[in-house]
Order: sequence, then structure tokens, then C-alpha cells
Amino acid sequence: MPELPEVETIVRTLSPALLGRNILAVAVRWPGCLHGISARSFTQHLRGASIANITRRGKFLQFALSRKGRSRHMLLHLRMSGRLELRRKTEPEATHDRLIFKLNNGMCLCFNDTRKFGRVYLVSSPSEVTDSLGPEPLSRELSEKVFFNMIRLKNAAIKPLLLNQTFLAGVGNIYADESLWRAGIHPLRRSAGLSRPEVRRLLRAIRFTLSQAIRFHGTDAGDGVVDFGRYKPMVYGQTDAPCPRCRKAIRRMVVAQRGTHYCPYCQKARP
DNA sequence: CAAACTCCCTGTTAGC
DNA sequence: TGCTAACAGGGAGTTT
Repeated sequence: MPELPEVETIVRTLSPALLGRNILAVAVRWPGCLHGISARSFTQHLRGASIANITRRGKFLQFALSRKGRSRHMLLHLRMSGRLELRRKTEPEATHDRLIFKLNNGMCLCFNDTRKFGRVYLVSSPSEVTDSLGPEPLSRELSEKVFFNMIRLKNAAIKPLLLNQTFLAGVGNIYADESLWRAGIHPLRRSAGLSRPEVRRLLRAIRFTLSQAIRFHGTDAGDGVVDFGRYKPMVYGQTDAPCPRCRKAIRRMVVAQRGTHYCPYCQKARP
């Protein structure tokens, strides 16, 4: 499940291969992935466009496209099982290919998405899609002070708050658990009840975890659905394994309908 | 305002 | 062995 580090990895991997490339044609295999645009219109707008830039905002991939002097932006959200693959034009289509972009270098960019949760947007400005997102966790603008004020303004359980993309962009289930463990904060702690030092630790933990994961090219879920890098989670998916810090058994519980992993010793429910 | 549901999907897995 | 039901999960939308 691609979160910020995985999407960042995709951007960095694809950029050298795609920048400046021309899109010769687009095949829409499953129109349901297109948000607010018909397959016909989508195809027409993209044919002949060149890829000017590839960036990330939260968990969104942003393709800046240029065609006839006009710029448009294609945004992709991979959700659970979405992936982008570069294949030779001669290779056969894969089972769950939803979109296929034929490029002018003998390659195809394929949007493959087993569970059909992924969405693709075509807009004049990326902000039309990303406007509601919270700040980037790794950005300079998100100072400790700003983060503290954001957190104290809410009174919600801290883990669901971290997962809320309008609060903070890019953190998903894996890195929320990892960051809370690193900061020594229980997933159910109330945000308004966190002390200044705790919030400081939390922001540092989030940044450390995301940076580390980017360095390792993300986490491989191991389910064969989306394979990424070799970041090894400390607690996520480690139920019953010893906590790397104190050796007590990692526990799993459900918080906001999400599997949540934590150390009962390092992350106390009450401060 | 916060939290709990529901839905969208399909591959995997537990249970019979 | 072969079937079915439960489950996972990001996010939007709805209800409590």
C-alpha cells in the first residue's frame, strides 16, 4: 500500500525514464479509474502530450503534461494496490492493467491496479485535487510549533489524526504505527493531551521514519500485490514479535477500523 | 466536532 | 479437495 515513501520512490524511479517523453496513445482498460472525465476525453487530451515534470504531493503522483503549449496535470492516487510499471511495447498486457500509455521510446507506462481503488485525475491545476490536503510532513513550513498548534487544536485519538490526509499529507497505516512507536506514544492518546515534548518527539519520529523509508525505497508489504524496497517495520505487522526497544511482545488492536501495532510497554495509554 | 459505519474491490486465507 | 465467508485497507460519504 503505497504511502509517502513509496510514492516518492516511484517519482524518483520514473523521472529519469519519463521526463521529456511523448505520449503517443492511451488505452483505457477500465474507465472506472478515471475521476470526472470520460475515457474518450481523457485519451484525446493526453495524446501527443509530453511529460514535463513528475512530482509528489501527499500520496498523489503528479504528472505535469504539456501539449500544444498548454499545460495540464494528471494526478494518480494508487490507494491499496495501484502500481506503475514500465514495460516494452512488445510485452503482453498484465492482468490488472487499467491504463496504458504508449510512449515514443518503445516503452509503455502501465497503471495496474488489482483492487480498482486507485483514481486518476486530469486537471488544469493540481490544487483542484490536492487543495484539501494537510501539510507535507517533510516540509520546512511544518515547524514543531505549527505542528503543536495543529495537534492541540484537535481533540482526537492521535493515530486516526495522523491518518487523516486533510490534517497531514502522506502518512498511512504503516508509518503511523512506526512513528508512534518511535515517539513512544500510544495510538489512542488524545491529541489535545499531548505535551510539547511529546509532540516534538512525534514530529521528529515521523520525519525520521519517512526519511529512512525513502532511503530504503519504501516497505515491501510482502503480499506480492505491490513490491517496494527493504524498509523493515519495527512494529507494523510484527504482532507477537519482540519490541526492538524493550523485547516485550508487540500487540495488535483495531483503531478506526485499521489494524494497529504497538508496544504495550513503550507506548503507554496514559502519560 | 469526533467517531463509527458503509461502500468500493479482489486476492488470500481461515473454516468447514 | 473444494467451497464459502471473512478479511485487509485508503478514502469518500453518511450516520450517530
